Amino acid sequence: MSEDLESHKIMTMDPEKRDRVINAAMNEFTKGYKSACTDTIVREAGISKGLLFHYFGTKEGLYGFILKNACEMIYNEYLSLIQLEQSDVIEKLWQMTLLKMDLSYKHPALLDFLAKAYVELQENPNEEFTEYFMKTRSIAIEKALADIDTSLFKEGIDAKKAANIALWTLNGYTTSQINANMCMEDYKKEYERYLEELKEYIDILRETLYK
Amino acid sequence: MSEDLESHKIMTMDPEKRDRVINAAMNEFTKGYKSACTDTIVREAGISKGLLFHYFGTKEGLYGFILKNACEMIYNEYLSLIQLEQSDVIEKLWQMTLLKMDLSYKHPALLDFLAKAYVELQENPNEEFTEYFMKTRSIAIEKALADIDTSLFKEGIDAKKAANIALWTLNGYTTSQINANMCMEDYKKEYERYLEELKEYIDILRETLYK
Amino acid sequence: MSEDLESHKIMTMDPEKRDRVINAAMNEFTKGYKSACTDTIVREAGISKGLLFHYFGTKEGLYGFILKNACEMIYNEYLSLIQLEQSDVIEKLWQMTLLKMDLSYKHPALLDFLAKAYVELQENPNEEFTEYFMKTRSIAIEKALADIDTSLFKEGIDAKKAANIALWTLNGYTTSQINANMCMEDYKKEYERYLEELKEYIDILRETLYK
Amino acid sequence: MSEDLESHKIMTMDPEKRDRVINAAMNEFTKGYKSACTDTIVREAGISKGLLFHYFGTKEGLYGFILKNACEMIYNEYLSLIQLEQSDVIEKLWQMTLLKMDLSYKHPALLDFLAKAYVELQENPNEEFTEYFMKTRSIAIEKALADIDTSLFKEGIDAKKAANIALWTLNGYTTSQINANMCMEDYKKEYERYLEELKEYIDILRETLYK
DNA sequence: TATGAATGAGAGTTCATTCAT
DNA sequence: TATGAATGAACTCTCATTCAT
Repeated sequence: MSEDLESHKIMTMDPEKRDRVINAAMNEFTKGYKSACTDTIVREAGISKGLLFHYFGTKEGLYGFILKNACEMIYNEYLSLIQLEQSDVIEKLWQMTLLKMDLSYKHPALLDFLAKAYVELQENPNEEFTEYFMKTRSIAIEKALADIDTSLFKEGIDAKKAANIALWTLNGYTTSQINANMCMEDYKKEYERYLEELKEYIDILRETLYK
Repeated sequence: MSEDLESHKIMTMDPEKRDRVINAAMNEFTKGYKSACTDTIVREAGISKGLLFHYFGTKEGLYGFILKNACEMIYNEYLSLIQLEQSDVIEKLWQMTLLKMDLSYKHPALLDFLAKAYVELQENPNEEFTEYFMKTRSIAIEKALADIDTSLFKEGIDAKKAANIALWTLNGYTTSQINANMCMEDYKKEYERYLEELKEYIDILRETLYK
Repeated sequence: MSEDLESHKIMTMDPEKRDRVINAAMNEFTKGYKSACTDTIVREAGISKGLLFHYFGTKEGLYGFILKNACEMIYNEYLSLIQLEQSDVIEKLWQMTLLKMDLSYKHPALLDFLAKAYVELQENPNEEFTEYFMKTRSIAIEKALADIDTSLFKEGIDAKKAANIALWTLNGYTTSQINANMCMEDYKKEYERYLEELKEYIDILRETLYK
Repeated sequence: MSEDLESHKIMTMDPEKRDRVINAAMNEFTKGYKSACTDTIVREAGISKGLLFHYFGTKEGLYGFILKNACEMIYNEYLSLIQLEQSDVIEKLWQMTLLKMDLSYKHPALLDFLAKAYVELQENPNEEFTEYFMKTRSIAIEKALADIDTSLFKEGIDAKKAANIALWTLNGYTTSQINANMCMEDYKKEYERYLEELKEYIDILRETLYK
């Protein structure tokens, strides 16, 4: 999954500088591809315009790299950490949510960038990027719903559907909270309350969907 | 809620042509404000560049009109049709989902446009537009969760949270389907299967959350 | 000097409306040819865009008509009133100044328009307009300096030069006053003081240049 | 009076190229702000459109710079050279006229540009530009009429008015000549005759106004 | 005559991309 | 590698002019 990136010209760049470029670019691309401005990126990264294009060729090339890199990050710092052997799907989703919150905290722009990229790739399909992106995305769902213990669910309930309900509920809650507290500071302060409420949803899901 | 629009210069335009402009613009703005190109809009609408700017003054003026118009449409063709008196919240959400599917069918770009507008207004606040937009948006949730019969839910379950689970489940399913079938043709063919599966989710929700 | 104008299409227009067009156009063209906007002219004149172009063909055609008409006005209401037989050149210049002030009062935009036209014709020569314009302009000077009684001047002073000094002094004073009081209201209030001071300059000129 | 200009982005441009831009722009703006076309400016200056806007941001920004620069030039190459201590006002005006002719020769568009700017700022006031402009303009008159030796004038003549007569006469002659010879080549050839005639006017003024 | 909606060439402005240094 | 001045195609917006009614 990573040859592409490892062999990229930019890997010869000073790592500290490279990180500045990647962060600046990911932040800026969170605005959307068209709205992102390469001037802002080089300013934030503290490099020259020429250097950016020396390494990435075009804006699209930069976007592709940032997208692949984001997929890579989400794989390394999220997907690979999911416990496949956990067969209690609600427990697994709970743990995935915690991992995601961690990820959000460490890389504030990452999930927003990927969400935006997802929407834009639907509108402006680019085969190469889309493929890369989708591969990563579908893994998350697959992992969540793989090898689940269907015997935990109440009789007569389709386990796959029940698992989806749990998935969408957790996503729904997370999304609704992000919308409500846009500021990072608030987010940190509210973290405790947030976790607690999330837990209450987990409890309801367990109570209603499980035996 | 509508004087603003009724008194807009464009209301003097031939209705059939006006619709072409509104549709072309809404479609194009679904790409996002920056990415949308007025050349494309006038080409799709079959009018000249000058005429577009004669009626809307600036690209932003056009965007504002399209946004208000979309809010108006969603109010007239969705929000105002929600049965407030329905106290069975799952039933109400089911009906809302049907109404939304209808809306999606009649105005394929409308919901996408508004979703994009929502994201962009958070990033690029414009007081006038935001206010207009939010007024409409919050009504939907309020209507869904207003005056619900909490006695229908199982003992010991927070009714508000349970209603949210139902809401997010229906949204989650809808979103997952839209993602899967991007093409309108497929959508129409799959409509029956889609409704049926949705009904199955409704049944699970009823079974698990209600007494 | 007037066949051109008398035979112009616009002469078939209702005179009251025609005057509105001419005034509106002259006012607007005082801004300069490029800055003048035909939309403003038709709005001020209370006619439609189509009608304006029906009568004048192009903006340039309108400009040409307005210019010729202004020349005509200045001839009829100023140049033709100059007393050729007055051989006391200072007296003649004094009377010309009075006539000019009258003209300014009756047609506030006329002199400004012609001054602007003069500058613009130098930059953007248009043979037809320039010829028309210059013919009128040079007449004023010629008339002022024609048949003057050189015996009135002190010995040893070139009469032509002395007359020029008088001419430029009166023009200089008038111009300096216009710059200082831009507003028409002030102009009217200050009229008395203005005339008196002008008279003082006349007295100095007489005292110093005449025997 | 000059920090504004010294710190302008354009000061980082190659001086030779900068001069081409300034000259091209001043020439073009002599037509008036609206009529001036940035395409012409970049063509004449031999630079690209993008570069012009990189340095000046907007057409108005360019105009402002050119205006301030012109004020600066007229200060450095004209106003600062006027001999304040010269109390013979006619002598002072004569020297000022010579300085002005020099200035006209070195920077043929400068005085025309400023004259046009003066008219346009009255019509379209822009506080920042106007202030800058007026500061420079009023200095010229003040300098001319400051500390003059009134004892030189004939008894019974208001010295201030007499000085104005001299000022307007010299301006009047200069203006009439500029009107007559629009072409630079002619101007050079006629320079001698021009100076001589001007001197004759000076002599008349001295003879008639002074004791 | 009279209208004003409609047109499109032209002007100002932005920004990804190049290239001499 | 690294720079940032320079480019020009693409985009938004304006306004003289036309034409169906």
